[in-house]
Amino acid sequence: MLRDFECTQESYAREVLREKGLKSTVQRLAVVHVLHTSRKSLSVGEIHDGVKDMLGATGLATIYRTLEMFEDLGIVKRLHFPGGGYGYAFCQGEHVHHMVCVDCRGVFDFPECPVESFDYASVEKQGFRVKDHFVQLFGQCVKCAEAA
Amino acid sequence: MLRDFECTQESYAREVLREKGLKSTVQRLAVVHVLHTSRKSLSVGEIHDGVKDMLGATGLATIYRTLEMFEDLGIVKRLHFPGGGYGYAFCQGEHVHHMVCVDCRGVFDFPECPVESFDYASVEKQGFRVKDHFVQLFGQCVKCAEAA
DNA sequence: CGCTTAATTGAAAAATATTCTCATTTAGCT
DNA sequence: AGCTAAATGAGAATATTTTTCAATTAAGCG
Repeated sequence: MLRDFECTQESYAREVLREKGLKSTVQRLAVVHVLHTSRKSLSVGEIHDGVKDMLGATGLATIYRTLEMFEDLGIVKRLHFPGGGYGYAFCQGEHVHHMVCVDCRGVFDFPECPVESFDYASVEKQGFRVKDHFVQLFGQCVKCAEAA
Repeated sequence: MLRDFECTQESYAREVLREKGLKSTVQRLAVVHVLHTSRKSLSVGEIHDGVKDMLGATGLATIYRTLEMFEDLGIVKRLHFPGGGYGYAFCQGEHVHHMVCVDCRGVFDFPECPVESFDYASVEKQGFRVKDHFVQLFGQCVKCAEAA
């Protein structure tokens, strides 16, 4: 049951929490740690398991609460999979997109925004005002490509 | 209880189903009709309600089964909302992206693909092979902008 | 440090959502 | 009209998510 896990990502989360006047609880930092070290998109259950490995018994509700809050804070991003279902990935900074390996669910940052430079003229002509976007790329990572 | 609802979209669905050797049941066509006429993203429950209005008692499981199948067939697309939750939208053709009005959940087609022309070189250099993408725009439609 | 207080957690119940099962029905052929 | 595999309905079984509230804890302060 690991308890000493402070690193850049945890400090980052601490900082964001403090700015908002929220508490940096062990549970919250453990969620960051689990997500960050896995470098994969994890389901709520997997995150719960990971946190339990670190801290022992932990309420599932806390995990749900933490993830919802982290998503609002931009610490975490909810990703969706082709066959349905979703997972969370650690995410430092608001505007990062992700590539997800469909085999291992590994998550890779994609800092350039493919949509940013796009000209919405044709759409906005219809009166629709674009305010935000969600972009997620699917594919295969090196390891899984080699394994196949 | 409306039963006579054949139009372009239903014919399209019929065609896709027939090609795959699947049956065009009243329930399936009703799902198409409900989704298409609403022009909004609807939850499973809303679709179920809509179908019940047309056909009377209908099993919820059928709605789930139909939506899953329709998504595979590209007749329908599952869209996700910022606060969590999702809905389905009618979708003629495989590669169409959508804009969703965050106020009314209205869905608007976005035929040009903002990602299509993007150069993945920087990513693929890392060995990740991009195979597909999910793009969804959020914003406000004319009606909701005027109402605000 | 030890106190204080508001925020957070845990545990279990409640509420929702989704999937499964299997007897009955129906669409799509002849 | 009759045949047959596919599809449906109804409800049970699961799974997932949210709520509740008493107990715990982080953070600021002296």
